[in-house]
Amino acid sequence: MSQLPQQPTPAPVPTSADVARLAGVSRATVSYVLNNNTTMRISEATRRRVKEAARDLGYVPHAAARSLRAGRTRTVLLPVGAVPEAPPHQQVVSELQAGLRRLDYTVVQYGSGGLAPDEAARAWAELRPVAVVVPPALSLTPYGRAVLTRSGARAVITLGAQPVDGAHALVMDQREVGACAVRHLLARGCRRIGVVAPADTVMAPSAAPRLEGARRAAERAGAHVEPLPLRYDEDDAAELARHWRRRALDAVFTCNDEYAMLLLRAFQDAGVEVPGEVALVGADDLMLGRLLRPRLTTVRAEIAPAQPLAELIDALVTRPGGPPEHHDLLRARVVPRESG
Amino acid sequence: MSQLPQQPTPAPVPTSADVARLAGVSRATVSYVLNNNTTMRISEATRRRVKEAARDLGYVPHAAARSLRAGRTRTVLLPVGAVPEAPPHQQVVSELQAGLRRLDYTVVQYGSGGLAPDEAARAWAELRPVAVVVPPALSLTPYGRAVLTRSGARAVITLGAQPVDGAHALVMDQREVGACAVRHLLARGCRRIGVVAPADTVMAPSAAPRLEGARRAAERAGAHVEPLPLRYDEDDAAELARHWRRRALDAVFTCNDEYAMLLLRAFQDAGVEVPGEVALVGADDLMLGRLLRPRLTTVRAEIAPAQPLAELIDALVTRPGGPPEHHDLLRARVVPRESG
DNA sequence: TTGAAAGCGGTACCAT
DNA sequence: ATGGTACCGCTTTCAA
Repeated sequence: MSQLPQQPTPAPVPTSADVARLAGVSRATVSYVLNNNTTMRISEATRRRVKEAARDLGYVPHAAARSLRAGRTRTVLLPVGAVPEAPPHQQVVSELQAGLRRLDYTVVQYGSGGLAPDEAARAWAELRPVAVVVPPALSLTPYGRAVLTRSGARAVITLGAQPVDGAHALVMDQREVGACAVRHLLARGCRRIGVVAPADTVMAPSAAPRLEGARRAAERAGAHVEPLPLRYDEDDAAELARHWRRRALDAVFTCNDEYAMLLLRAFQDAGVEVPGEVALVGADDLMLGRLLRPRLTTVRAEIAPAQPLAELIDALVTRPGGPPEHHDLLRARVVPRESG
Repeated sequence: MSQLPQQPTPAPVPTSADVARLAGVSRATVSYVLNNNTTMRISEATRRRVKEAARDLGYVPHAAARSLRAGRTRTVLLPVGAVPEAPPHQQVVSELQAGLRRLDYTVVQYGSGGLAPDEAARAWAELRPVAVVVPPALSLTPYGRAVLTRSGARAVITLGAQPVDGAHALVMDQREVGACAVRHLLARGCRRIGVVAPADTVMAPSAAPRLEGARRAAERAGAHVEPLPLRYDEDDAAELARHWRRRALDAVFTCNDEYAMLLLRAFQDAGVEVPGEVALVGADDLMLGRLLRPRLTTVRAEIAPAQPLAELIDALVTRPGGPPEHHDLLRARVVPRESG
């Protein structure tokens, strides 16, 4: 079609007025037709003319103008931080997106890396979202919550481990994963448990709470938990394995199966026997755990389906009010195999 | 603060008019002050009063109103499909986001799963983005490109393997990964090469082009490529390994290191020797490849840094025109280890 | 059945 | 130095 190189003055963007002019009707009529507004009766002939004109011009309505006029949006904002979230969260986002789309919301992920929490909240509020879902890696202050509410957000939801004053919380508490692993190891008689906490940025968001959960579960039973910082790096793992015996630990929980594999390999190279000398438990139930020898015992975090979450958001939007609710989206379960 | 349960009539969202009233000035003055507009000279006292009023009211400007007035946005739209993109793309997105933020663009990821390509393009156009970056998994038709351009998008960029008529293309051609693997295997004397192409949805986006690239490279050399469909599943891998010898292949390229691990384990359980009987090459250079025995030879896809991409977008936005450019973002390189 | 016009919130021109 | 006001594109009464 338009083979011409772009003009220095680009063709103006067609508006509903242009459509009206081309179809020989008023802007009001254009609006009625294109929105299938049934309260007004428009003749079939006019309908056709308007639609044709819109198509010919390549007319697309201006979302900002529309929502400005309407006084509200159907935008659900999902801020995203600089580093990607843990996989279970990704899955929630993906399902949530689909569920909200079905309910006719517009889901927008908004890059907010590098902003201070309150700045970020203001930036989100500028978009006048009807709901905001804050991921675990980003923080929302009570002030931020207030700004969003005052700017018209009918649902403010956090997905982190700890709820924010006044916001609804859908807790994905990764601490339960660590706690679950430790309880399993305690049941098997382990008393001195190392927890591999990656220093890595990518893994950090889920690792820190998992370590925390492990620690608390151990404390409650009077057992010992020792944090083992480890880079995702063969040399670092070999180093850890080399001086293993002097730590006198009888079990390790790695916050992730991939770290478990790394450590398992290092143990094997160093002659430390798994599970004989040390029990090993990973997390996330990745396929690779099944392929290792010994097969890897792991903790699987199961996420509640996100469709109800989408419906909760919709309910909050249509009927706001009621006290903040807290739900737990995550349930942890041990998948026992051979390593521990 | 507002401990009261939400009123049936929620407090109205404060506007610049409210700020003006509270500060005892006009809306114009409010605008000047809050935008640090230097062309107008505003007394320091007034400035302070306005800022204070804005803070007290929790005023946040309305992005839609602003861009409506301005006639343009600084929104760069990154549509996202239903299934997540391959990791290298994720990285590009993440860097791109940071780069564009530095250039003062607003990056918005817009969930577009389940829409037909042309519908999707219209939905994108409604947001009047100044630039659109279409990921590999989504398709853009020439019509879609035209709609976006007509609605004011100054840069339309595709990241897929094949360029779209009239759009700028930043090619991330995964075919090169497959071709690279095959060339390596050919150089080592292999002539009958199996290519594991996951039936899985998650891996499919990058796997299909990788298979395609492998095929073409083999054809050129008169070698044979045999696609090996494989689910990410131990039983399926065992099945493949059990009847391995009758296929008489001397090499396998798996479109991903994880599949390579799966297959390697199956080979070992079935007594097929790697690399003695069959050479094995993976892709993506995951850490686990280094941990396998034999260590996994792999193809690493290196992505050009995204900062220049952000700058390209900025250049296209500020000075549109010029013919569509094509850049290649991906370079593949073999990391030779022990498996093939 | 259709059209004229007000107004959503913010910006920028032109007065004062 | 500040205020009045037109206008961006769209929807929605109200009148014809």
